Amino acid sequence: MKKQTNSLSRQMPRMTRQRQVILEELGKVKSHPTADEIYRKVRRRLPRISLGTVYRNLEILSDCGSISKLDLAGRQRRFDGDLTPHYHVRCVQCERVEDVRAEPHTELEKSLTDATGYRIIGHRLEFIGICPRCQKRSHATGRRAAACG
Amino acid sequence: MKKQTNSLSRQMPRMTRQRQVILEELGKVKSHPTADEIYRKVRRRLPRISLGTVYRNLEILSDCGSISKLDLAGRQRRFDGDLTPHYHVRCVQCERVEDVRAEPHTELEKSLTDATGYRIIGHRLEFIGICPRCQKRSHATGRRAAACG
DNA sequence: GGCACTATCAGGAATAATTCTTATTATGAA
DNA sequence: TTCATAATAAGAATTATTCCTGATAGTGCC
Repeated sequence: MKKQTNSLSRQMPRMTRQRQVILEELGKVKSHPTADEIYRKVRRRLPRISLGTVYRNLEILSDCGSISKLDLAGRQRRFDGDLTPHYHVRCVQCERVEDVRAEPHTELEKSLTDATGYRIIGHRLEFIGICPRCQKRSHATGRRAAACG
Repeated sequence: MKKQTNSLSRQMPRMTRQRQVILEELGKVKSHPTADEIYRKVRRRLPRISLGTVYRNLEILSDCGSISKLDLAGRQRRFDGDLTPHYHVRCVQCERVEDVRAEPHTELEKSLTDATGYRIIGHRLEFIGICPRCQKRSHATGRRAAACG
């Protein structure tokens, strides 16, 4: 048993001020902030909060289904207050992550069980691109090329 | 300028013994090993090699296009000796990553530029499932549910 | 209100993956 | 061989995250 075993949803426990503020701040943004970004936002209202508390509460809120913990590429975990299923675009230059509204392409999963032997339970589709802001900033700068992991 | 600026491919520099062995070991496997897994393999042939050397050379080999650095979900970076474009399946239980042979669904990218304002340069499609081995191991154990980041 | 019980907190230490630094060694050209 | 340069091993530093500890605060019961 390597981890604590709260695999699936738990009851929402006591709603503390810290928890409340984290939830509110996450609800305010359309972006998909990292724990650290949330920490910085929340600290404006609760200057004594610690980063550990932010991590713990994001974990708890995610476990009880109030927010979702994104499992995207990239070093840092990101969190999302929007629980409806959707895809994401990531800007290769500034690392910004935004939503893509599109109906899930469940048909992609169809033939895979046969092809791979895996029991397929989902998929993750992430687009890679350059956001409008970065397109403007770097006209001739010409950065990196595509990725298709 | 936050990083060294070897953005796009560089010339393949001197092929050292260490570099050679790393490349060979990566070519031998069909899996997508982490730097540490490669380190353990390579160390059987070059016991004095350091993990830093493995990281540095994986970076170099990836920069000059000899291997590809995968940008998948999950904490650890993975590397792939197979340069042909393909998708991946990840087992939620054992974290194994395997190939999915399928023609790239470039049609997914079509309408996105209009919808998002991003200049789309690629996409990443990752399937999530339970590998045959883990399916056997855990019949009634019933672990985690789907993810769709 | 006072008390026990527990969840949560802040702060900081611990861990894991990766990158960087430094002194040393190998390589190849002149 | 000599020299300049590139690459190495080892370990320190960094980054993101998790864990630990002692203090604090909320809750129900008297």
